[in-house]
Amino acid sequence: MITTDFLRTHRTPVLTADDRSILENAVGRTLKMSARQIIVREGVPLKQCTLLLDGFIHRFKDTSDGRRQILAFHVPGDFVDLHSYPLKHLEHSVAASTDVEIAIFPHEAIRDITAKSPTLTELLWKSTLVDAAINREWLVSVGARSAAVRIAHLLCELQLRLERIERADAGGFALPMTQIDLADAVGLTPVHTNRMLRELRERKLADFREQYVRVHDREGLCAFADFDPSYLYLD
Amino acid sequence: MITTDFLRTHRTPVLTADDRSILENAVGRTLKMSARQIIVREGVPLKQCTLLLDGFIHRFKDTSDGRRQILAFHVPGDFVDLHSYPLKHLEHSVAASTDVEIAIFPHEAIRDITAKSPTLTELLWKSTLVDAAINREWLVSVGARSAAVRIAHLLCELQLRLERIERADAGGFALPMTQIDLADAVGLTPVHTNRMLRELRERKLADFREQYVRVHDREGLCAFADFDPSYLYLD
DNA sequence: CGGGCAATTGAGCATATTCAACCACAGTGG
DNA sequence: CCACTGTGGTTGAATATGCTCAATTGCCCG
Repeated sequence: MITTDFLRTHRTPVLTADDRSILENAVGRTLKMSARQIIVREGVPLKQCTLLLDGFIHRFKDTSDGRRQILAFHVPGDFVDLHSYPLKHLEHSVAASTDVEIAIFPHEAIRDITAKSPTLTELLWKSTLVDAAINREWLVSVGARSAAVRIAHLLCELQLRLERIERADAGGFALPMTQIDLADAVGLTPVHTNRMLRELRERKLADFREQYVRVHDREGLCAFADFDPSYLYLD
Repeated sequence: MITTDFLRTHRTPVLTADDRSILENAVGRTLKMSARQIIVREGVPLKQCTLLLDGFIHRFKDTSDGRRQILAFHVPGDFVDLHSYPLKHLEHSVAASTDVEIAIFPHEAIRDITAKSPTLTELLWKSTLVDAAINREWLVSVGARSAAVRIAHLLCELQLRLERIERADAGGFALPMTQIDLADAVGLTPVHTNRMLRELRERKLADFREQYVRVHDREGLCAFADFDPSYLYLD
């Protein structure tokens, strides 16, 4: 099923068979895109939403002086631009981090869902709000946590989000991005990000090498990161 | 009308008289609270939402090492915790910055709205997403803009948001908070915030004194702040 | 009058940035 | 086949930005 990972990620409310099929039937088509392609461009009117099926996607915004802030990393099961349904266009861009497979949900299909099923409507709404909660947690990280802690926190988050969809095990997970991407996400320079990764390695907490995060001491990492997963609303 | 400022803030979609009255009738009761009172405590199950009618409210989260990150400032017309309807509880707290007047919308009343009016449902959903867009813009500020620019950006945002509800004029606006609050919002220490405010004053852009922001050179301030208001979705 | 809070300033320090160099590796073209 | 090029990772040294600590002022309020 197209929506399997989405339902793994959001375990509540539990859906009836009816609702599950309404959701599944809202899928327009699926397609593949290659790494670094822009999926949604800032400001462009949208008529569809995108569910990520496989690969990684990130959302970002550039400032006038040439810096880039990554706003979100998306894993399979995430709607990457569901907020375009009420908002009609986005104030940031969305791009494929890796080669990806995505499913398209036309806005009309979403409108249909809202007409047919209050439960599904609430679930979709909720998913956009969990996304916002992650935005806020990143704001806390960048605004109030030190460089090393910030990075550790992000690794904890990704580990948990990937576990839900069975893309991680206790030992670690594939993270197909560069230190530059990581740096743009946590608001640091690539050079400093590199040094902080070394610190995490030297503390024997985690190790990011060859697109793979090896978590050596999960409890220690979470403690070091000041990590409290309640913002992910796993329930 | 209770919802006047909310409708001023969100000009689209334009509502029918029917929808306007459905929304207005969803109000349970209004009440006053005094400055610094906690309105919503992190993690507590919620059965109602809060619309701010008068005064200022902020949302915040504390880290384990005692730092506080302010996540949002709310002005009259903002729902401060509408996201509690789909999420059931919040991962952060909400507090009155000043003496405030608020209106309570029971979750049942919101559910009623979603049953009766798709247009209103979408409007409410949209309002939670504009809130999220502001979170993201703050993330860009804290992650990618320098201290002085960050503060200037926040002032530009507040000016615009307050103008929509006729709480600001071209010369400036009342901002009833301390430099400490400002510092916690932009991820700086109060000391450094103070110095950056001095810089804005010396550049003859804006001046924050006695709970009032005087904007001396609005165009210059916006330019200095790298301010693009599209994230507010004013339309 | 005294106590507490906010604003302000100075001095020294810590954290993160910038600039620069170097290595490894993959892809490209001669 | 091998030089050439571009990208990402790594490290060092100098610099800048923002933090900490400390002290002073003004003001409101009990």
